[in-house]
Amino acid sequence: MPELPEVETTTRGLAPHVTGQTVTTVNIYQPQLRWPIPKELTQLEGQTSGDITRRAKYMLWNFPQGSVVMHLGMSGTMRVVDAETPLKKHDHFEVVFANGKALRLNDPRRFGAVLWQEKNTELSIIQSLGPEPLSNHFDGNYLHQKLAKRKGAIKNAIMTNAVVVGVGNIYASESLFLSGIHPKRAANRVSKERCQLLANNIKLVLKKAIQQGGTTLKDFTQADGSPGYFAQQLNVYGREGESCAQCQSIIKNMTLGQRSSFYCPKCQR
DNA sequence: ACTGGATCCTGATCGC
DNA sequence: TGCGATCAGGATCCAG
Repeated sequence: MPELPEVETTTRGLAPHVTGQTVTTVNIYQPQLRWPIPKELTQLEGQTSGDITRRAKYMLWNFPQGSVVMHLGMSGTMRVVDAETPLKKHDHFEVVFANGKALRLNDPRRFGAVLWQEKNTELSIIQSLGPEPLSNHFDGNYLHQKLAKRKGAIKNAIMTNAVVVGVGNIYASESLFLSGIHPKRAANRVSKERCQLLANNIKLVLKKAIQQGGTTLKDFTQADGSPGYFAQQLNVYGREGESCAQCQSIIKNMTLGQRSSFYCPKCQR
C-alpha cells in the first residue's frame, strides 16, 4: 500500500495526536508481523512520548529511552481512535493514552513492522538506508555515480533502498515516464543528464503526491480517514491499454523484478 | 558484488 | 453463486 507520500501523510496526521502523550497501556494483539513485535514495548507504559518523524517508509516515534519504529508494509494503516472503540479485524498493535485515545495499527497482510530502537543506536534496517529523495544529497550527480556499476533495470535500481529510499512501484513508474526513460534500460546506461532529469522528477512526483495526501488505490486513508487524491494524476500506473497523454500510444504493462511496470513504449527509451 | 527469485500474509477480483 | 488462480502499494534474505 503505502509509498513515501502515504507514510509522510500518515506521520503528519498522527503527529498532533501522539506527541507529548502519556502512555497508559501497550497492547500487542498479534505479534507476528514481518518481525515479532518486541514485548519490551510494554516498558513504554507510564512514559510520555516525544515527536514522530519519518525516515524512508519508516515512522520513528520518539521516547526518552529510544524510538518505536513502525512500517506499514503493503496493507498497513495507523489510526487514532477513542480507546473504547471496538477493535477491528487485523488490529495488531495498540498504544492507549491517558487522554482516552488510542493509536492502532491495522494490517491485514502483516508485512508491516513495529520495532524498538534504543536511544543512540540504529537498527540495521535503518542503518542501511540510502538518502532521502527530497534531501539535497539526492541529485543527478549522486544518482549517476550510484548507478555506475548497476547493469540491471533502472526501475529496479531506483526502487532499491540502498540507492534511494521511498520510491515504490507507483512512483518509480511515474517518474520514469516523466523522464522518458524505459523501465528496463540498464541503470548504468542512463546518462548523467537523464539522471539529473530523473532525480528531479522523482522529487517532483513525490512532492505532488504528498500535497495531494497520497495515492488512494484500494483502501489507503490518511490518518483522519480521508482518502488521498493523487490517483487521478497518474500518467501510466494502472493505465495499461489506455492511450498515452503525450503521444496517444497504448500504455503497456510488463513484469520487472516481479512487479508490474507500466510505461509508454514510444515516449520511454 | 549483483541479481533474480522465493517469501512472509490476507483479501479483492477475475475467469470459468 | 462458487471456487480456484492470480495479483496487490514492500523489502529482506539466500542461492547462484
